[in-house]
Amino acid sequence: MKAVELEKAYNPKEFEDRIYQEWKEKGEFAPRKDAKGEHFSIVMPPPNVTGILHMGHALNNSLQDIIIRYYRMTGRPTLWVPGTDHAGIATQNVVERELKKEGLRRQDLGREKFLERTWRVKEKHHDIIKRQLEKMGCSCDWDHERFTMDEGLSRAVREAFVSLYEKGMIYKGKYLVNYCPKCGTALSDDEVEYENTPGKFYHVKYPYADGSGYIIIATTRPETMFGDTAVAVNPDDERYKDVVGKELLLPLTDRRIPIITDQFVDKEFGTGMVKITPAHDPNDWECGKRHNLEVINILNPDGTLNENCPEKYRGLEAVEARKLVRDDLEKEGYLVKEEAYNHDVGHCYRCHSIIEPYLSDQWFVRMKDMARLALDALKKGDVVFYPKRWENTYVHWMETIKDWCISRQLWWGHRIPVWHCASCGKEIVSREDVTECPDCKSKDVKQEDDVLDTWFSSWLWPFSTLGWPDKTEDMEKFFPTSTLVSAYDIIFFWISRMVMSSEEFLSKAPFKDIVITGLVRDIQGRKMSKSLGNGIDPIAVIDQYGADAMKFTLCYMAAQGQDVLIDMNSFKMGSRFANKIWNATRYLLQNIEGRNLVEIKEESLSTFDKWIYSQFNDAALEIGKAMKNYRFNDAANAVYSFFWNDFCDWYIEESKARLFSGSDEEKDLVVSILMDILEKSMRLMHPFLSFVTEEIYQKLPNHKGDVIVAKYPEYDEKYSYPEEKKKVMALQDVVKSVRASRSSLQIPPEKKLKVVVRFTKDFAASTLLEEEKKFISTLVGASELVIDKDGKESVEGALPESGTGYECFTFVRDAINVPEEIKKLEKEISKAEDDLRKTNSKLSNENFIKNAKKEAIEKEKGKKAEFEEKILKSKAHIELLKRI
RNA sequence: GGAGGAUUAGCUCAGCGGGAGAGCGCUUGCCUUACAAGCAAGAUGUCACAAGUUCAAUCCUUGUAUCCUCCACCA
Repeated sequence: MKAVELEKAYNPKEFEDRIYQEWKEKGEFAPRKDAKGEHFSIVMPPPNVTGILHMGHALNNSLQDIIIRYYRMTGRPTLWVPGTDHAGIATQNVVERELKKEGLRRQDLGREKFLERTWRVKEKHHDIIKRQLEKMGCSCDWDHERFTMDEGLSRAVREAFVSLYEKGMIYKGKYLVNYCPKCGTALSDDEVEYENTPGKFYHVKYPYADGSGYIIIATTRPETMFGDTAVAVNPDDERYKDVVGKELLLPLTDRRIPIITDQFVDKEFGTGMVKITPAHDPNDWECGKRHNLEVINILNPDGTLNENCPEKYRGLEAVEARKLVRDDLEKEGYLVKEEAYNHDVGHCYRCHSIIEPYLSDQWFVRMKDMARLALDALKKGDVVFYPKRWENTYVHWMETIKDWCISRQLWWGHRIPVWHCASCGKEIVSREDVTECPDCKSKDVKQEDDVLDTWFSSWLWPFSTLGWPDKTEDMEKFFPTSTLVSAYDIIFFWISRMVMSSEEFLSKAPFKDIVITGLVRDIQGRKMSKSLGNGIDPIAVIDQYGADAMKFTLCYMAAQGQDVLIDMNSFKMGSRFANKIWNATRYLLQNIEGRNLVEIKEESLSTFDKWIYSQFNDAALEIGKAMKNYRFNDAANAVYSFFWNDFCDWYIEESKARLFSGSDEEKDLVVSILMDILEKSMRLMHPFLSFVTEEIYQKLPNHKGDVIVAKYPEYDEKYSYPEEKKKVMALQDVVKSVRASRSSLQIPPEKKLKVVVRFTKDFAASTLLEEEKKFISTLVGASELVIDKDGKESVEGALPESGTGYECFTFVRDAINVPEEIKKLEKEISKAEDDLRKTNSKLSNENFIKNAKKEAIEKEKGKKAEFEEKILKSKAHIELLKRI
């Protein structure tokens, strides 16, 4: 074979983009035709087309990529569906912000022009997102890419809407909804974020209409008083028993309102008297319905006070109006007092403005029945959360579910498929566009202006992307999907609703395993956000360290749904590992010059050969288990320690002796084994470090095809060599302890010492090659290394060390610092005596002997013997030292 | 008010009923026929606190403290 030259430095930029293009061109991401077994499919949580991907996306997609690559390599039919979400409010906001800079409003453009422009913005962002996913190395099938507003998905949305409507599960009505004046639209309850905000608690006099005095109410929002239609007290409140039914004169107006009773009033809170504003407070709204109160809306859609308020306040925003009302109340002597008061105020999750409860016509979906289906799916085990604790969150949400407000007063989105006939007033709900009234045949039909909540398309994602409502081949082959990977912040918005829709429309759970990842935070544990400026751009990470480094690092840190705290330096970890892989390969490929690959027969394997195969086998087993349980950090750990600690630090080092001084035959065998392990390692590591393993794989003399579709290594009993494993572990301990002794005794490396090793009986049978002995000998700096099989070698005057499976003796007499060594030994003795005391107390404990597992007792006895021996030996050693 | 999580080396975090771990950082020595982005050795821990269960607790139970997240309520 010819040597293969690798670039001196690991430089991912050289090959990452190129390899991605090659994979794409070869169609490696598409489901394989020769795949066998149960399908494995994932739908990518669609990123919003508003922005660029952040670290959270990087984590999420890295894990999905690892999973899908792993299953692809196991030979199962796999599909990873990518796509993007139109993100109604967010995207519309982006475009409106742009317009604002040009001094325009969306109304100036008109619906059609505005949408054209939004599509262009969508295209732009979509392209950026796609490029980012490609840079990360995501092996999703781009031929299956979908967008929540593309034709097929729009059809799915209509199908879902109409079908729910026909079942009576969609209704329209005037309701008090969360309304964002800035975005100009209603929001669902889940889209409101409550924040503790400093405010004032105003105590205000409301005089009796008959002039006989006044009562005092307490409020944080005096400006809403123009919408008051009653004042309520608790029916059991003795203080106000006599005033119930009396009329009050609403200050600053000439309206009269009654005093009523309602259970919801808390006697202890404030003055025990509450102003009731049905149009602007959810509790008051309910109360108003109970008492048939008049509902007075005092706000315009833009959040300013409307014509139902006295003229001087009209057109003011709530916060400004509040100040003015407060001043006026004070001027007129109604304001009793005001106190500082912090309370939770709802904010828009998109633009962060204060949410107003607002009375308007909206569409709703009845959720109770679907929630029951979704709960059953969990109970039956059709969906399983990893980690399990998120099931509580899911259950709680399902059990306390409220109807879902699905209409949004936006232009960007799926327009509600409902038409109204101007002639006969018929409401037409249709899967197809309507141009004529089916009843009166009038052409004067008009579609609803509002669009649907973005999540109304996202909740269909696992099947709409596969072609539903049609019975497609993809649905047949890949539905239900296997695993969903998502962060915990959208369990309500998205995950729960997908289970509901899938159960409702397909009577099946949309996926089996739900993997909940943590959030990516900065090193201080803060959420990454634009305003803090603490975000890390995945592309910047890739530029600096490479996509493999990013993916591996995230995987290594993604433990059990815990939040991931990182900064730019964190990625050095993955980068160093990729570099290590590169350099190990570079070295190995330099040394295949003139060698031949030969058949590797079991009988010709040495102790270290068997050991490395065994370690590889263990790693494959460990990774398989970890992947099955979505324990990504465990998998990454297994990969890392196998390749670096076992293969590089021990096996390659050991092989050098054989590689540089053996016979041609021996050299061929060693190279063959090295290449075999290297080739297998690339397959083992490919899901975690995809680019560097592919780049290397292509250069290996024994590679077949592309590693991306190569067979994933599996645990194989035949490669399990427990004896050799124990033996090499013992040797490693010998090396460590001799080195440690040398170090603590300050014996310089160039000072060669004789070392005698005795294995305990278990390993006496298997022999070490001369080269293996030579290797160990070099590591410990031995002038002579004696493997003392029958214990006949004299160890008189040597420093004894012992550990599991071995004893070793180092002849250190010449180079030793006696007093210090004695001190050290005395310390060891006292520690061993402590340990022995503990062990003895256990062994003399009747209960322990009675109840403990046999192995535990045996182990304890072993420990006792070990400690006793240690003490004896150390004492003997001290004696020895004293004689020197 | 309800639920959940966290508390382990200087930092970021794994582990989890029977002898305290990784990465980074730190100290020391090494350019050992790939890798100084490396190799080797080393130091640092009442595993938050208290009680209980157990033959045995960092791990299980209960309580306490501190921090975080979510949900609900808030005139």
